[in-house]
Amino acid sequence: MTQGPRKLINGNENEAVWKPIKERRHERADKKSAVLRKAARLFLAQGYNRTNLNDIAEQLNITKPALYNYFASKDEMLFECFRLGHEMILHQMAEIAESPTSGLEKVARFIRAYARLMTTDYGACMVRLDERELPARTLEHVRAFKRDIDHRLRKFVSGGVEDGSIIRCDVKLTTFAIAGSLNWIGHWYKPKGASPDRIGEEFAARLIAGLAQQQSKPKNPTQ
Amino acid sequence: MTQGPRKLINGNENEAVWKPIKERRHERADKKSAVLRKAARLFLAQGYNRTNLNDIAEQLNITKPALYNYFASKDEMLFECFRLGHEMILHQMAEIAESPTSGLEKVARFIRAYARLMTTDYGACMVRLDERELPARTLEHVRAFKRDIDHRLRKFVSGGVEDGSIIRCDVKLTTFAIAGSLNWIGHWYKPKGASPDRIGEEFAARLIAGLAQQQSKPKNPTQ
Amino acid sequence: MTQGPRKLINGNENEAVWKPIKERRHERADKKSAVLRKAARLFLAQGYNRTNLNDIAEQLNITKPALYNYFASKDEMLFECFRLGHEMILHQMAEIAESPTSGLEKVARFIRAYARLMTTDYGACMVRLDERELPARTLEHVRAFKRDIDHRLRKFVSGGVEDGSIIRCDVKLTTFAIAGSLNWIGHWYKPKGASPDRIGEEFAARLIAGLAQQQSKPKNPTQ
Amino acid sequence: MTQGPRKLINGNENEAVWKPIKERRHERADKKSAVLRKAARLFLAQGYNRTNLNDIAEQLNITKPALYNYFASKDEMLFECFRLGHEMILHQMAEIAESPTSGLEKVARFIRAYARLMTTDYGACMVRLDERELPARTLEHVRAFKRDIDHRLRKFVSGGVEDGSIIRCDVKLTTFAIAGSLNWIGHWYKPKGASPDRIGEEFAARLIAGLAQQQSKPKNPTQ
DNA sequence: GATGAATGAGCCTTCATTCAT
DNA sequence: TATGAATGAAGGCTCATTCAT
Repeated sequence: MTQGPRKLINGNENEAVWKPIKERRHERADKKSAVLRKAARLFLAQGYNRTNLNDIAEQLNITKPALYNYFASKDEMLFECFRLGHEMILHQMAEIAESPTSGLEKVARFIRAYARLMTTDYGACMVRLDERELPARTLEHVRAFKRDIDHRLRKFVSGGVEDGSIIRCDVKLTTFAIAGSLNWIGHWYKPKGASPDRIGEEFAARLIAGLAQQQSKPKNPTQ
Repeated sequence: MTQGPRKLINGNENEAVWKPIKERRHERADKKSAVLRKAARLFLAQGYNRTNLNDIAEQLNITKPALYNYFASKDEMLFECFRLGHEMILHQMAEIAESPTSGLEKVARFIRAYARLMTTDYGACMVRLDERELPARTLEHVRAFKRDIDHRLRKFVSGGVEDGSIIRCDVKLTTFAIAGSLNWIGHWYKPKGASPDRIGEEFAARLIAGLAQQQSKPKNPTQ
Repeated sequence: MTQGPRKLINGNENEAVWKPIKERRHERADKKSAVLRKAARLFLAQGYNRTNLNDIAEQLNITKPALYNYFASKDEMLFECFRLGHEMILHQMAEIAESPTSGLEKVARFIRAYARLMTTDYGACMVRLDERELPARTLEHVRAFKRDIDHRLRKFVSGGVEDGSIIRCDVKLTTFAIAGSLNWIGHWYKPKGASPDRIGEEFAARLIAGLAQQQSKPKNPTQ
Repeated sequence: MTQGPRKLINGNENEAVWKPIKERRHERADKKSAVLRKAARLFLAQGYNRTNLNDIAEQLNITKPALYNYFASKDEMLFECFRLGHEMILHQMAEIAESPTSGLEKVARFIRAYARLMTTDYGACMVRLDERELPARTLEHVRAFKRDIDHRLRKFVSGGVEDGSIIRCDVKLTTFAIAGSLNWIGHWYKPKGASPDRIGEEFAARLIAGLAQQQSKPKNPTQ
């Protein structure tokens, strides 16, 4: 609170003006991250509505209004969860898209990557939290995030159909089938069960089987 | 409400003394159903929390406290949504379980049936509403509902592994993969898109492909 | 609130850094007391049910939810009224119990003390508010408070019977007779009538007369 | 309401007009009494506020709106409880007032009579229910009832002081002391404890002792 | 940056009472 | 007379957010 005076007493003026500012920026970013992660975990554990700002603040050993130093509102925290989740997924999908492989292989890689993401906090937030809690403006952003992911996955699939690695199928429904399997991971995954990689492999095996062209289908299409 | 005409058509004036009582019972049951269906739809459309009793009452042209003639509390409505959803699913699964078919075929039938259910109000409620809104007592019931469904599906799968119609696989993960695909339908289904039956067929085709033993696998495993 | 002036008078500007914290604590305790006293008075004046939190808040120039900074619920306020009343009574009875006097004298002292307490807010709360408004948990506490007081008074009476200062009588009924007279004060007392001390003397005189052994009974035992 | 027609159709005109009317009047009065007694007991057992009309109706095997055939409102029931209580007390006091006895004896008789009344439903209602639940109009009536009783008792006491049977004392406080003891009975009396008569005797003995002039005071002043 | 205190808005629920039948 | 259904009014409580310090 009245740290100013104390700093004058204890501090070294040079450090007080320069270093701390950088440090503070780091500290500030770290704290913001800590707040968000705590929020994300509580949102997942209890639901967004049943998590109040006091819950979050208490677990961070600060008080409710202190949260407003880092986020302008509760729904901004929620939006950030979605944004980070989307960012992670997007990053993986972009990488896969650029790889010079068949559509089937892209889908397989996506499954493995996305399965792993579903076992992370922000990944799970993307599929378990309800964007309708957001105000109109940010709501639209999140919906765009989700459409974006969906479209990209559809592109993998339709690319596979075109390059012959994937059977002719209803791209939209197929995409939904894959996405549903994967999203569900966010609901049931628990650290003490099967490992994220294990889950990714198994899901890739199961889901790819229904897509691969017979002739090109190895016994285990994910190897 | 518009019973008058119907009474004139069907009714016998002599029965007038008795019938009203029966009719009232029907009316009451009908009204309760109407309340619940409206509640379910609003819960799905806006989320449970963002739906207040006024919303429900207004759309029914009654006032908020009138709802308490039919349900003791808001969360009782929510529980009933889950209960009806579970009831429908259970009914289908029981029928499938009794059929003298291979495990693979049971899974295929389940996929078609469950896909259809996901396109109904109470079916979607089962997977889209959050049971954690419920008080402890009924929360446990709903969790038991969900475990029950999960166990039954696992039995279909493990039965198929045992009878040789399904490849050796991680039963738990496989069940999750199937359930996830299907549950997701409740989130994206819209009446103007693909028909429930169409969805069921496509999903059966895709999901079964990864399970069927090669030799026994026809081109379209669900025929 | 009007601490400003007082601070100017009493305070030392140097202490300003520390004192506010202490002062705030005091303020907080003071405010809590003020809330409770206002609540107690309204409960007495209008009855617990007919007093709503708005009534209390308005008279304190705050808003209804601000009350929740000090009490977790309306019934917690009620319980505190009972608790403080009990505390005051208990304190007096404990002191009397320790005094090296006859049972009769203890009863006489109790009458005077209790009569005075009945003319205070929390004292009157003990006998005029209905503990059945409380939830099960705290209800039992209050009933224990009341049983406690009753038992202690019975002990004074039975002690007097044993030490010969009080005639043989039905201890239970006698205790009820005394307690009833005294409790009733809480219902009729008004500041502009007889003074608390006056009431205590008169009641002691009247009530003791029926208890004292003849030989030891002065004409007016309270003079 | 629109029974007229049906009566014309089904009824026998003679019976319908004469006998049933008397019978119905009796029935009606009986039912009204039953309603009131049930209400009184619930008011005492749970408090007026916590007793809702459903509670009363249920215990009578009728429905809530049926109560409105007998009483215009809930507070009319409450008022009737007070009125009956007052009536009973008044009746006894009037009888005592007319008896050619000393003031002391009148007080003694009053104590015995009132103690008994406190063990009855409507007697207890007089002292345990809160007249402030009533609307302004009837509230004033009940307050008048209570003042009336108070005045009459004061008259007994002051009469006794004048006729020399009672010591000089503060008539008002003395009356309060007696009334308080007696009213309290309504709060603690239970059928399985001391009998009403027993209580009356004991209370008369205790309370009279402090009033009787020494010379005229027999060992047991109430004989 | 951080805090204690306060607020406004909103929501579920209760209940006496009314009304058509 | 009696009932099922509905209503208006009110009350306790929660919580994100603001503000002075």
